[in-house]
Amino acid sequence: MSIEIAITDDHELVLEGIKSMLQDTKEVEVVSTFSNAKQTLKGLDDLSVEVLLLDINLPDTNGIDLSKQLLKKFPDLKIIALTSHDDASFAKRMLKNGVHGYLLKNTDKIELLRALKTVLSGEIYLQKDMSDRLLYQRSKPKAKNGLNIKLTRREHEVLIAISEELTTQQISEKLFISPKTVETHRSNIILKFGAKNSVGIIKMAIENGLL
Amino acid sequence: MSIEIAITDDHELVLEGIKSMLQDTKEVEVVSTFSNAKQTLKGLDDLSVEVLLLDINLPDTNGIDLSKQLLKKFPDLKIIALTSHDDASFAKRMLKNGVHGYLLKNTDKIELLRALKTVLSGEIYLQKDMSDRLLYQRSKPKAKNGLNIKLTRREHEVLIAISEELTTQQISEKLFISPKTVETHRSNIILKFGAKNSVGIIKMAIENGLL
DNA sequence: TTTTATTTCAGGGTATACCCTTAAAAACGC
DNA sequence: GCGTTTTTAAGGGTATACCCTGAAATAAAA
Repeated sequence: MSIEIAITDDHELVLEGIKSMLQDTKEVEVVSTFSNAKQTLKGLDDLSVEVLLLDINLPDTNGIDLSKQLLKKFPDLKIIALTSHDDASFAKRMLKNGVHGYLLKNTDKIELLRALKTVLSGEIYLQKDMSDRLLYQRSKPKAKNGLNIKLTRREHEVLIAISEELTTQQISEKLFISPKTVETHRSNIILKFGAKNSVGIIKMAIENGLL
Repeated sequence: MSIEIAITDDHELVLEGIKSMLQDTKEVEVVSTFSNAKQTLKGLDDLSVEVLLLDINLPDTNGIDLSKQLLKKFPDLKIIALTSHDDASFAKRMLKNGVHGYLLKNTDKIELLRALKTVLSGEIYLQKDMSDRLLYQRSKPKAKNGLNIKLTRREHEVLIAISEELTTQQISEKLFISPKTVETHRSNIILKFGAKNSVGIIKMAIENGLL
């Protein structure tokens, strides 16, 4: 009896790559592949998939929302997030949302199998260096000044609003706070990111998968 | 005698996917794979590779610069750009820089083989819908107001400078023009992109591979 | 050569972003 | 309960971004 898994990725090559990695392994069987969020939500209904390898950067949604929906619909499903960017803080957010594993796309066969077995046993799987970084509580020195970049909940909301091209005034109305408070948050984000202005923090946010 | 190709991609899965697609084809042989720009430049020296499948989003450089360098060093090499984003204007820039083909990562085996044969015959290969869009001279309606997003040389320079978090004053000094001129350019970029401010144009620029 | 697009720059604005400091609630962690 | 972090917000600025109009000098394309 082999493990039945499915893969969601919008790149045919990645699907092909994983299938290729697993084809001569009897322990795992890829029963279905999807290329977007909608397909995945619908397609898993008729299958008895145990693990889903889920690409985070899908065209029609973001990984966090989709994994939330999936876990609500299929509580027993194990999800391993597949991604390109090895950002500890992003991984953390995914794990907080119930995802069972976080795997970089430059993984190899051995690691892939280990990840599958780990999540099936009910444990959380993290790549070696990623778990280290989570433990040491320090993400890669991405900020220019080497400072920790850990945004608070409110700062993150302001960041999102800035990325929506809203003005200070509009953000204050959206979040029901004073414009002065918005300015404080923005200044703090700029400080944390080592940026010079809003353009800088948007670049950082996109690079680090925060948007 | 089969076609000897190499692949550069920082994702093991993609490498594996392409190799898998080509393994039962005698016409093509993958003689080497690389995961970054430096490796590629060095590694191709000792090989007689005819075609390189090159990922555009490498960690240590951008695709345009690398393909320029490669073509300078290996004038007979055929390069097929591999990418995730199907942007006509970006493809156009790549082709202008001497790249021989532009292939999305959600390609399949048949198309991959066709692309390889096409570039080897000295022709340019473009995916079906991409060539259509280039012909019709209209890129996907990505700007919010549906306008064409084609920046002039100078506008592009200003855009880069804005993305470097420079102020109007600093940009004017960098480009040896009046601050007023910089403002004009920025306004025009905002207009063309349908953005509301600099944050908006940076987002657009990143999404469209202009940065 | 004549049209068309690009680059340049100005006056004269208003709105917005950003800086520095200070500080009081509120929520969180232990 | 007590230290810590977060969230809130103020005063009082200066610098910068962005808007509108108009226009001349180049450069490129037809």
